[in-house]
Amino acid sequence: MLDPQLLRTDPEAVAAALKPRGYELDVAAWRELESRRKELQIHVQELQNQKNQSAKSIGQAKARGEDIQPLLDEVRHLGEELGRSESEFNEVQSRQQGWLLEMPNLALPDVPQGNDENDNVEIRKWGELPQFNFEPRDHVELGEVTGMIDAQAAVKLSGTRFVVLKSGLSRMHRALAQFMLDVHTQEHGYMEVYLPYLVNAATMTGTGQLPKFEDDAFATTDDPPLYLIPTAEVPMTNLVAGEIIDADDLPMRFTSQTPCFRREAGSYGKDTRGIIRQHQFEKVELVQIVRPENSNSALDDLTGHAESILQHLIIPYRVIILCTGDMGFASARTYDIEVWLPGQDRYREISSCSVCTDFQARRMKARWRNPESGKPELVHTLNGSGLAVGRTLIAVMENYQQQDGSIKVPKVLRPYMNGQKIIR
RNA sequence: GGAGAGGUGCCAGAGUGGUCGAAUGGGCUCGCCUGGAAAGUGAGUGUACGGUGUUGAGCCGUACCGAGGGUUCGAAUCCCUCCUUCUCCGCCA
Repeated sequence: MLDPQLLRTDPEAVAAALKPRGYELDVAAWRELESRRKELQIHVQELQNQKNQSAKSIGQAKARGEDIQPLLDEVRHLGEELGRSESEFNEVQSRQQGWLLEMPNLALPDVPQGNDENDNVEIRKWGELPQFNFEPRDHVELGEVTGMIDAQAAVKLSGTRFVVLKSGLSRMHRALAQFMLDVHTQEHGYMEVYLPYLVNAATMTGTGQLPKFEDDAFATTDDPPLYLIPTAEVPMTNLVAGEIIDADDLPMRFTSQTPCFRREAGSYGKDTRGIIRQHQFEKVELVQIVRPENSNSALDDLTGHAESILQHLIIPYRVIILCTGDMGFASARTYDIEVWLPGQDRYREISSCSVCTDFQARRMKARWRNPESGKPELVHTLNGSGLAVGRTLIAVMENYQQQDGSIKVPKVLRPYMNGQKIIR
């Protein structure tokens, strides 16, 4: 959520900043709603004050044993008027709140302006592209050749955009997640957490999935419903919702492996081949809660932590910065890590690392006590995939494939696979 | 799922309709005392929002005692619904 104060004092500036993000703010309408709110709030508070005053004098009169009937007559009309004004005020306020909840975060100044992914800018590249003396297969073919990806079974069980992995591939999938968690906890100072996969609406609202993106999430039929997490970012960031954190406890670094559930509404026909885009996938997520002044460097750190996984695995990748039009709702700056897939002869997204400034913190009421002011102030939150396990598995398959379709096991994974060197 | 008991400020814990933002104790902050410290002692110590303002000192007001609704001139206190914690029973990994 944006700072309502800022929207109050300078809506034009907010509108201008929101425009490159593809959000048109109707400044005139906002202004009108805002002045209505102000008017009503003053009125309501004035009536409440009158109510309190007269209630007090009635109490005093009664204590003195006086006749309170005349006083009662005096305030009779107050309740009615107050009720009317209050409900009008609440209505205006909730409209304003609803509006605020659907406005995206402001991009930081250094984010490139643009409309879509074509305007993203490459920052750096790492690794050497693998050379094959045969035509490399993509992961779908490799899965078929080895029989370790069973798409048919998944369709039978659930439908499209699900997968069944078998044998060595399933094991490598597990090994990858374990390996990532170990790196982040042992080398980068993250605390591993185990999290709920079903969360309530408040939690989904805190990180920005609700109310605007309700259609993207799976929900239970309970009343009220619970939502299947689309990423561990949701429960993990909300760990600090409503908290006032000790300055000494910052920064906080959390990591967790969870399944992620996404309806992928609006991506019909996109990535239908293979297991790039699934309704369910595993991800190791990184979350940081930091002091505002540290959030920029924290994003560089966090992105580096995610990159280190691919460096350990020795798989080439590049880092790009997303332009204003391609960024996620809550993000103020996003770096995507794209991994090299020889079977597709291109880079594909494997991680997305974002700093959300105080956008999520304001929604969640996540604060820290700033020793300088002595007051609670909003924290900054960051999140990033470290990494998407399914896509990392694809990257290993395609980069480590051999002519017969078998796949070499990267050295760092072997300890997690009982020393196994090849899966086939 | 059934029965019972709770949810109050940083913590503990009073408060069963009126002057309660809330006693008391602890903690914390600042000061006194001390050579220094302990003990003792004095004062202070929530959040959000609105108004005003010499604009981030202050002053005035509103809301908040798990959440939401209701009764009342007036609710932390009464009623209803929900959430949640604990104990016992059932069930279960």
